Formats: sequence, C-alpha cells, structure tokens
Amino acid sequence: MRSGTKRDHGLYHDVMEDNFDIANFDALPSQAAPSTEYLDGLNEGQLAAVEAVDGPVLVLAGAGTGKTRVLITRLAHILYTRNIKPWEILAVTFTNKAAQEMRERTAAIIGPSAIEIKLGTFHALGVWLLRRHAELVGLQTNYTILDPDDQIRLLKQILVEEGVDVKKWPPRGLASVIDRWKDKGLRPEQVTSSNGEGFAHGRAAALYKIYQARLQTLNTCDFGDLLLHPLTLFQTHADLLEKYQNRFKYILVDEYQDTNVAQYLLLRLLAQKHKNICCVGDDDQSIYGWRGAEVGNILRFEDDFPGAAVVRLERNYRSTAHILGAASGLIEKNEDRLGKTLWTEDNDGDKVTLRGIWDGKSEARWIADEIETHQRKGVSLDNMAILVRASFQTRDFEECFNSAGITYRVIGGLRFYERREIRDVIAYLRVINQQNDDLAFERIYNLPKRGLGPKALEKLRTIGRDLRLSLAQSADYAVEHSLFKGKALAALAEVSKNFTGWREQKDYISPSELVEMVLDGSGYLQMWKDDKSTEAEGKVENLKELVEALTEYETLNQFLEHVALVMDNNQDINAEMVSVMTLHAAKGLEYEVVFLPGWEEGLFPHQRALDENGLKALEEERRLAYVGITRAKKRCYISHASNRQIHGQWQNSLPSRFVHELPNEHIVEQGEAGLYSRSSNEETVQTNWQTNTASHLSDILQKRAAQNKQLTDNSSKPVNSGDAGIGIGDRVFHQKFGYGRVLAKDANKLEIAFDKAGTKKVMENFVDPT
DNA sequence: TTGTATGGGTTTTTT
DNA sequence: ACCCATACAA
Repeated sequence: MRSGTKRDHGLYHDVMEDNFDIANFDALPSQAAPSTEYLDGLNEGQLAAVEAVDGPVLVLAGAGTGKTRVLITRLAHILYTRNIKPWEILAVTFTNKAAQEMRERTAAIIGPSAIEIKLGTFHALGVWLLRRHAELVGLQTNYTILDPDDQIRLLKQILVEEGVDVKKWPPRGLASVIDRWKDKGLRPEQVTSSNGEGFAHGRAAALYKIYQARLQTLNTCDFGDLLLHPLTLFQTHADLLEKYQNRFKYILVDEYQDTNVAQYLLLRLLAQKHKNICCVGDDDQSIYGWRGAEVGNILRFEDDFPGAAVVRLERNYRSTAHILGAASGLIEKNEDRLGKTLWTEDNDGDKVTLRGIWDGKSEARWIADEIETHQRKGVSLDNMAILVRASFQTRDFEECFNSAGITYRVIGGLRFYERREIRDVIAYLRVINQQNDDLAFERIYNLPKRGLGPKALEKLRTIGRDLRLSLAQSADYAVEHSLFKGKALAALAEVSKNFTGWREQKDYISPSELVEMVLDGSGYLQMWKDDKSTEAEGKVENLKELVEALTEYETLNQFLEHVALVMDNNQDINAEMVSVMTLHAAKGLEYEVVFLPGWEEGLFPHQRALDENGLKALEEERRLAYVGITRAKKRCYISHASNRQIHGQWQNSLPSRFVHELPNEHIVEQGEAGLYSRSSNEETVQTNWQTNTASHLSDILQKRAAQNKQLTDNSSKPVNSGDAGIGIGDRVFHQKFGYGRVLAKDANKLEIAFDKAGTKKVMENFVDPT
C-alpha cells in the first residue's frame, strides 16, 4: 500500500479511491475454507461482537478493550462465513490513520483482498460518492476541495460585499455557524435566521445561501459539503440510494460517538435495506462535540434499529490497574454518561505521577529527563508520547528536545501542505486543474511579483462579473482584447500564456513534471532562490520535496484531493521518535509511557470551551482527560505549571480541577519546593465547582493572589529572589532587559522603564530590586 | 505598486 | 507574540 520511497510524506494513495473499478471483476477468489484460528483469544464479549454478524449491533467498547481487534476480526468473520465480496462491505473510520491501520491489520488476516473493502473516513467516502455523481448536486466531476483557509477567505469576501462589518462579525464566526448547519445536514433552504445564532443580526441564513451559490460557481466543496452533498444525493435520488444500499451489504462504523447528524443520516440511509450495521463507540471518549458530534447517536441506536444487539466490552487489556483507576475516578465525575466499569487483570504497576512545576520550560525539561530515564531502561522513544490540550504547547517541547538531542515528531502540528510555499504551488495547480478556482488565482496572480496589484484584480473582477467568467478566464479575455496597458498587459499576457501552456500539457505529462514546469516557468522557484533570508533555503528544499512527493500520483486531481483530505507530515517512520500531539489527535492510540502536561485551569479545561458551552464543555474536557490517561499502558505522568507564557504574556495558573479529581490511591505526588502542592493546599479548589462553574472561577481569582505570594516568596527558580516588596519608583534589574525604574504596578505586573530596552510590562517575579 | 510602520485583535480541539 | 489591515512614503 505504501510505496517504498525513502522519504515518506504521508502522500500515499488512498486505496479507497481507486478500488471500485478493479473491484468489479472477480480477480481474487473469495476466501478459502476458513479455519477459526482468527477467533482465538477473543473474550466472551469480543466474540459476541464478532459473531453477531447479521442485523444491527451496537458495541459499547471502553478504552483499551480491543475494539479495533473486534472490528478487524469481524470483517474477517463476515468474509469467511457469508457469501460476500470484500467490496460489499463498507467500513468507516474518523481518521486516515485509523483507516490505514485497519486495512493493514485486516490484510494480515485475510490477505490482499483487504484492499477491496470499501474502507476509509466519512469524508473520503463522501469524496468518492461525489466524484461519481457530482453533476446531480450541481458540480462538475473535477470539483476541488476547499481547505479551511480558503473557506474563511471566501466568507470574508462575501461579508465585505454584503456590507457586514467583519470586525464585529468575523468570518470565522460565520464559518462555524455554517459548519454546524452542515454538520446537522441542513441545506440553505432548510435554515432560517432564527437558528442563525444572531450572527450579523440574523443574516447568517442569507449569507449561507450566497456562500453555497459561490461554492457552486467555483466548482468546489468545503469539508461539510463532502457529507452534505452525498446526503442530498440520497435524499433526492431514491434509485441511487437503492444502488448503494444494495452494494453495501455490511456496514461497520468506528468511533460512533463522534458522528454528527449528517453522518448519522447518511449511515441510516445506507443501512436501511440490509440493516447489517455495526457501530462501535464509547460515550466516555466523545470529544468532538464542538464539531457537531452527537453522543445522542449512540443512545438513539436502539430506537433506530429495533432489536439491535448491544454488546459491552469492559475488560481493559491496555493499562495497569493504577492508570485505569485514575482514569475511572476522573470520568466518574461526569453526570452525562451511560456508565461503564472497566476492569483489568493487569497488575497494579506504578501509580500515576503528579507533579507541579514552576513554568512551562521546566516542565518540558523535566519530561525530557524522564524520557531519557525510560530510554535508558530500554523503552523505545516510539513508545512514549506527550499529549497536550492545545497545539501551541508543543513549542516548549520542540525547543527542549532539540537542545537535549531527543528525536521527536509532532503529529498534526503544522502540516506540510500548510506551509506557505507549498500552498502557493498548490494554488497554481488548482488554477491549472480548474479555471474556475478564483481563490487560488487570487493567491498567485501576482506571485512572484509581476506588478499586478489590487487594481488589476478589481478590473479582472469587473470583466468577470460582466461576462460571467472566472478570474483566470477574464485574464485570458483581457489579454486577447488588450484591456490592460503597458507593463500590466505584458505581465498578464505572460500569466495567461503560461497557464494555457500548462493546461495543454497537464494530461500528457506526470504531475511531478508539471510542477517542475510550473516552478520554473512561473519564476516562483527563482523567487525563493533569490531570496536571501534564512528561511528561503528551507522553502526551496520543501519545493523539491513536493516534486518528489508528486511522483507518487498519477493525476493532478488525485493529488489535489489527497492534499485536502489526508496529507500529513509523518516523515521518517523508521527513526525512533517521541510523539508530541494534541489529545484529540491521540484518540485511538496507545503508548507505554504517556506524559500529560499543562493540567492547569484555563488551559485544561480550556477557558474558551467553558465560556462557550459551560457544563457540557466541562464534561467534554473531562472526557478528553480520560482519553489522555487511558492512552498509557505502563506509566502516566501528569503535570501542571504555575507560570506559563501565553500570547507572549506570562500568566500564572492554578492546577486544573481535574488534578483534584484524581483518586488519591492511584497517584503519587512529586512536589517542588515552594510550589503548589495538592496535599497541602487541598481546600483551595476543592469546592462544588461541579455544579457551579462561576463560583469555582471566583474562587480561583480569590486564591490566585494568595498563591502568587506564596510562589514568589519561596521559589528559587528563575531570575528572582525575595522581591515581594517592589514599589513604584524602585530601581530594579531584569536578566534580559537590564536596569530600569518602576513606573507603575498592577497586581504583580510591573511597568518598567528600562535604561536600554525601553518601557515594558514585566511580572514582578522576574525582576530583582537593586 | 511596493515596502515599511503602526495599531488592533487574537488562538482549542480537526475531517 | 504573531497576524492582519491600514496608512503613508518611495
């Protein structure tokens, strides 16, 4: 499946995309007489889940209970015991990673015919369906997928055109309103301003209509459309629906707790005929509510499919008893759950380590030390992971690991295709692939600089509006009729000529040859080569990698699709590396040793989530914590820092309420002198926050001052010592900024006029009196 | 038209 | 701290 190139860009072909055609001739015979070997070692519940092949089945599978194994074995079992071809099975997952793993492990049991199973993410399924029936929803078959960045850009254009104040009503806000509608399977004509969440005084519904129309003329889909269009397709074309219902005799769904309404409706339609649908999920691991996921889908399953078999998997094979105990103790605090009791026969193992630390940097250093200790004891770096709440937290670790010489990989950090130079080239490719792609055209019409500015663009826009042409077409037209003068005309003529040439070539040469032509012909590569800045070299390097990566694709369209859907930068799968990723990205994974840094109020649970969704969000955050802990097999470390730099500003914070919820018997505390300690300060946050967030927060505010004092008094850490009494007018010294005089004081923040560095705001802890 | 300076708003999590 | 939009100079 994966090609064997040395550098792996994660740009593998998704087999899902091309398997349909080969699937129609019977190349591979159905499986030989089965031995039931593959069923060996399953426990009672797992076996039940595997053997309940026909009819609806709901598997409630706790963390680490072997649900992936069940899914895979079930796939094999269906193929062995029913007269079914692999392509008559549909298996949907949430991530490409999960899909890939499932395919590999299935292939290990049933052999190469595994590639014929229709297996992939919901979105990949959507792309596939849409590619074949695009015209029925008003698209052309070579439609492109709009990435979130362009989605925002487009929405902003629309808002500006419609005279909406984008300062007050940010495009992001509209994007999320529209995304939520699409998550619910609602098309523009199905929404009213009343559910527009008050955006731009109830204009959201109208804006949604405009946006959708614009997408159609651009011949493009956003992520939501990849689900919404197929849904529309099935709702309006009964014959088509029936065709796919007939094809997919068995359906398997992973991570069912994270399906949104659109996905749920799609599944329900597809499964209606044969009703052989098996959904696997865990309500305690539902962490995508913010994206429209409905845990309710799990609860509703038995109503939708009467007579559904329900199987619970509660025996955990992954973690030690202490780790499981800590996780269970935490998740018990949630009101809104089906309730499950995981158990294990594993030994107790080590307790979960809890540590309070001075700041984010020392936290990273401490974790690096622990990693090295484990490494010396023989744990591979591959078996260790750091799971953070927000992606900015990865930075401290990257810096620390770089200087400590620990190899690491950031999963889902900034992806290869999100780099500017890559996006630029992709924009070129998009315009070649599809002249309608105005967003892409706008990105590169003056890149490298050709002396075409906003005025030229405006002119093209006008032409386009009058003649109903896209920007690229307008450019051609303008050149043909000499609508520009002098330099601008020459520049535009060059652009137009280039694109025409590339477009003529694109079907005759390989995508990587095409990109090379574009890079040279456009002067884009030269632009970076001429650039003397330090980063330019890396960009040239990346562009070379892109050309290399493209050799794995046969058509441009295929490449563009993968860029949008599956491309991530998991390079160098061979080297041993610690993984650093967000908690969300860690779902479904497991590691011997897991570090969970940053358990601080405001960061985890995240303040923003709490602000927006209150108690519901709190419970989701808690599930996230639960997911984090249950990733660990042998060792789990939780830490919280007292000080952290956020948006460049030092902030101090209290330990997360989740820290206090960890059951004593499963944790061991490591304190640092002078820092917050759970045992000594127990009463600090142990209040009834669970039912009353507000009182908890005010509680925190109250205690914060007291804690600061304690911190500054006792700490021996960074640059300060007993400096509690700095006042206005005092002379002070700061390690980085040197000497200065205090101008103003606000709580523990000082405004200081430094002799050399100018006036800055600094935390009191970081200066010494002179 | 391009380049630089300044000020304001901002960042959760992802297919 | 960073990204952005706007303003103004070249």
